Order: sequence, then structure tokens, then C-alpha cells
Amino acid sequence: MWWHQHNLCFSHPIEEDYSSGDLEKKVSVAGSSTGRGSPAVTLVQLPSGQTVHVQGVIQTPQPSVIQSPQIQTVQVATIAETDESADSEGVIDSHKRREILSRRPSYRKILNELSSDVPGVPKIEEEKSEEEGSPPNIAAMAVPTGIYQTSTGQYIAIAQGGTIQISNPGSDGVQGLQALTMTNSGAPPPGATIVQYAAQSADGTQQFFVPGSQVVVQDEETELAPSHMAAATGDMPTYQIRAPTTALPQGVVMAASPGSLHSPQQLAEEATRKRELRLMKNREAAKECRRRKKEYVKCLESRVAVLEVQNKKLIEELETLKDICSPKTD
DNA sequence: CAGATGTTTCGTCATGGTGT
DNA sequence: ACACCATGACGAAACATCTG
Repeated sequence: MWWHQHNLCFSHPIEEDYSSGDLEKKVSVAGSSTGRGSPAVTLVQLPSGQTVHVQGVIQTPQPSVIQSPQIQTVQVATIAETDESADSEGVIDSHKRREILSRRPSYRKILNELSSDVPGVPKIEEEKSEEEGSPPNIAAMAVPTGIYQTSTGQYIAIAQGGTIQISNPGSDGVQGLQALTMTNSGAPPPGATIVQYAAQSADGTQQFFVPGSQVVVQDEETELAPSHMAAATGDMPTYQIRAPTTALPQGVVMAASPGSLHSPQQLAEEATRKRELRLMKNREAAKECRRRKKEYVKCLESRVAVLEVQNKKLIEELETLKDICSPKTD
């Protein structure tokens, strides 16, 4: 909803709260427009507490910083209408809101569009390996043949020579990185456990997929409980990468050919497996989305700061020109 | 210090957009 | 048409701050 409100922010004072704390920050926008031709002064309070005065001296065709390319004025009007009649339409409120809140372009798209207009705005790369999404410590140590992310956000890089590197994106630098070597990286005997890994991480359940051969990294102690519920603090969770032929422990997600499913039980298991996989992917996607969103907000804030400086300069320039054009006549 | 209140973080669901 | 992805919305839990 917040981007719709931004559409109004230059004509109405708005105390804006990103809904349900999803954005974890507040940007207060108080605006006052004195009408046509008069400069509109807008106060933008950044989450850091800094107050930015954005004064529109010159009405340029340039879109507002906080406008998405697809501003939908109709939707804003609809929201206002919904708010007014909220008491009578309480039941359909949720559904209506969902309908009202149509999709906006992704942050990556918006930012890239912004950055193509303004040189100061950094681009969000298509591949996160260029930025903080992929910890630099992985690339610094070896040339990985594959990088995977676990369900708890850790990155696992499998390097040539069988070295597995695990890094925690939450920690900066090399501290979060742990490495281990597969002892039988050449040709593992069928059914044999390839490697056991004990990490100092306080994280709980681990699970990731390695396309092709080994399938699972499983925390034996915490099964598949959600990571935030796992109380493994201080313990040394163990992980195993198993060959697909081994009997998998409970909760292990593993691909199966759909054609081999017959019994209802197998179908149910398949459905469960698909659901688990979907949830896991969506979990990771949500994390990534939030990370992008934060980056997006940061970029917007920095752009506001840049525009503020620009604006100041223009005002000064205007004053100078005024002085030149209309010198005092006394 | 305990309870209230606010904030942050995370997982999940719903849904639109997009590629095949 | 379908699968998959991106993201807003929502609720729950953890954490922080305030208040009596």
C-alpha cells in the first residue's frame, strides 16, 4: 500500500507506516503545497531521524523519487473510498484490499530504471553474486563449481576438489565461513555416507539440494522444524550429505520420478514433498525479496539526499540569477 | 520488576507477471 | 495452460522499550 500513498505525499500530510512492520522502517512525509506556481515544501524524515526538506522549485517532468513507474491514481482513490466505508464493508475488506493492491514492478526493475536515469543510483544486479547476496569470502578462497543456499540462509559452495564451504550471510567477513572436504569426492560407493559436518553455527535445521547426486544436508537433532523454532543454541548441529540410495531420514526431501508413484500413500508423499519444496523455495524467495526491498529503500533514501543537495544548489542559483536580473534600484 | 506496548524478523499464503 | 517467481499481506514469535 505504501507506494500508493507516496503518490499523494506532495499534497497531503501523511504519516506513513509500512504495513505490519514488513519494512521495519518509517519514513514520514509531511507535505504542504501552496498551490500552482508556488514551491511545494515536503519534509521527508528518514529512518535515521534525519529530516530532509524537498522543495520543488522547478517543476520538471522528472518523476518523483518515490513514484513507481506505474502509479495508479484510481487505486489511491479506491483506497480512500474503502477507508471511508470501512465500517459497512468490513467483511470484504480483506478481499477488496488484495484486489486493490495490484502488482507493481519489482524493486530490481524500478531501481534499474531509476539508475538508467540517474547516474548516482546504483543498479541491482541480476545475479546476486555481484553483491552482498553472495559472500565475497567464498569466491576469495576457491573457484566453486556450485553455490547453494540452505533453508536457513547459509551459502554452501562446492569447489573443485570436493571442498564444501559454508558461510553465514549474516556475518561479515570470513568469520562465517566454514570449510570441509569430501573424503571421497571421486567416486562414492553407493549408499555410503559421504561426509559428516559439524558446525559452530547456532542455526538449527539445515537442508539443501545438490543437483545431480547428493541430495540432503540434514540436521539430525532438529529434523525439519522451522529454523526459528530450533533451539540448537550452543550445540554443534551435525549435517550429513547422503547418496540418494541411502534410506533417507524422516523429513528429507528428495526428488522422485512421478511415473513411479502408484499408491495413495505415495501420492500423498509426493504432494507433501512438493509442498515442502515449494515452501522452502518461497521462504528463500521471501528472504531475497526483503533484502532487495531494504536495498531499494536505501537507494531511495540516498536519492532523496542527492536531490536535496541538487535542490539547494538550484535555489541558490535562482537567487543569484534573481539578484543579477533585478539589481537594487536605490 | 512485571506487564503493556511497540518494533523487528520470519514463514506462509495469495496472486499477478512471465517464460515455455 | 502451466509452472515458477516476485512480492504484498498477514500472523506469530522474539526482542526492545516504556510505564506503573
